[in-house]
Amino acid sequence: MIQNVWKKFDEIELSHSSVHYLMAIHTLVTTQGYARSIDISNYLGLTRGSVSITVNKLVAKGYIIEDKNRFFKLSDTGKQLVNAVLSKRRLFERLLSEIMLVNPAIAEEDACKIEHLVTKESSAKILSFMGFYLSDDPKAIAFRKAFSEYNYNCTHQDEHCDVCELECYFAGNENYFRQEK
Amino acid sequence: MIQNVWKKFDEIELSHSSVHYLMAIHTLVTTQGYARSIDISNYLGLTRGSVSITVNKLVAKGYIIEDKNRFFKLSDTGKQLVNAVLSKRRLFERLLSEIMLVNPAIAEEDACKIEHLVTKESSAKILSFMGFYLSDDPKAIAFRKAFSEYNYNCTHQDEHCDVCELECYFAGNENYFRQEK
DNA sequence: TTTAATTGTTTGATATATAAAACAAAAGTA
DNA sequence: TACTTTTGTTTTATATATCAAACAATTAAA
Repeated sequence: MIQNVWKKFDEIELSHSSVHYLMAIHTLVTTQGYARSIDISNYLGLTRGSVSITVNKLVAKGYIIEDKNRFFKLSDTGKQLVNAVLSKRRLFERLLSEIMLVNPAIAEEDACKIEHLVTKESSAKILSFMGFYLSDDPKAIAFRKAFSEYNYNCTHQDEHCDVCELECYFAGNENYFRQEK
Repeated sequence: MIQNVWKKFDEIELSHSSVHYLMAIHTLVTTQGYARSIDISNYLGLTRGSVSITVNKLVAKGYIIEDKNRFFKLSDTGKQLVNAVLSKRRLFERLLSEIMLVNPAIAEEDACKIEHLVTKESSAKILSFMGFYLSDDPKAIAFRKAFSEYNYNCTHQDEHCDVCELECYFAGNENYFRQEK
């Protein structure tokens, strides 16, 4: 089972790199109204040559549309993909920063690394959880308040830990749990 | 900012692939007591040639130690890396399955895809959250009970959504939120 | 011990993603 | 229009990760 799951990493529809070409076009079109090859190069910090090759492949694959003046925009497929990735990024960023209380910069970084890898199933469940967690339900309000006053401390010596199973990767790293306020 | 974060994906200490060679050795040594090149090939489903090349690189980099009979084991560095990755995998698997109520098979799959990418910072905060969430604190107990009876429904038409910001990737996918019991 | 099977390495090939540099085409300027 | 700059493409090269097949070495079996 697990032996085979890790390869799925590479079976993702598009590579991490290609997804970011699409994201770049989305951002450029949204912010400056258009996206030429050179704009993508500058935005992603890649050479014109590299961008030319990859963008043309993505045009061939139907994710990007090129007009007669060589301006690019996303196809419907491309838009769908970008919307999915952006939704997941936003979701994870908020999960980490607003609920887990991770430093926002780290939350953003981690969300960006995993955004295109996480399934829709997990994402939807997280959305559902957040829906309740952030709601006005008294149980949610009470929990949030209690958690904000809580400080986990995994000394994790001999006694059993509620959360970990094996040797604790975090033992002796109490500072990692502290909430900077 | 974000433009540059995505490249960090490739700045991870070892590639996803290499990490899994180390994980394979860990598993093989743990379960059958030793790990030869052929065992790694069989376990990962790769050819002997590919394994030979990559394992020798990882030996050169100091993650793996080879004895005179060509049996492999992890160096201390290798063990540390594997422990970190396993801890994160376990953590995410539990976060998704036990807290977000994601189907366990999907939780495992997603955890396996992101295990080596997530920072220690985020992981520690998740551990902290889980420590409280799964505790005997009455607020936690009350929340868990209430959430297990909750069913999110993102109709997300015109009105504002508590959770999403832009166009909802999940709108019209109510079935994704349903908890199979 | 000689042969056969298994295991490990090397080589040649493919695919992706990149850079650098040469080249071509388009756009802007004098 | 002619020249210059900018933009895009192509080519050559590098790095990773893989396979298949040839080859070598080790191990097991007859």
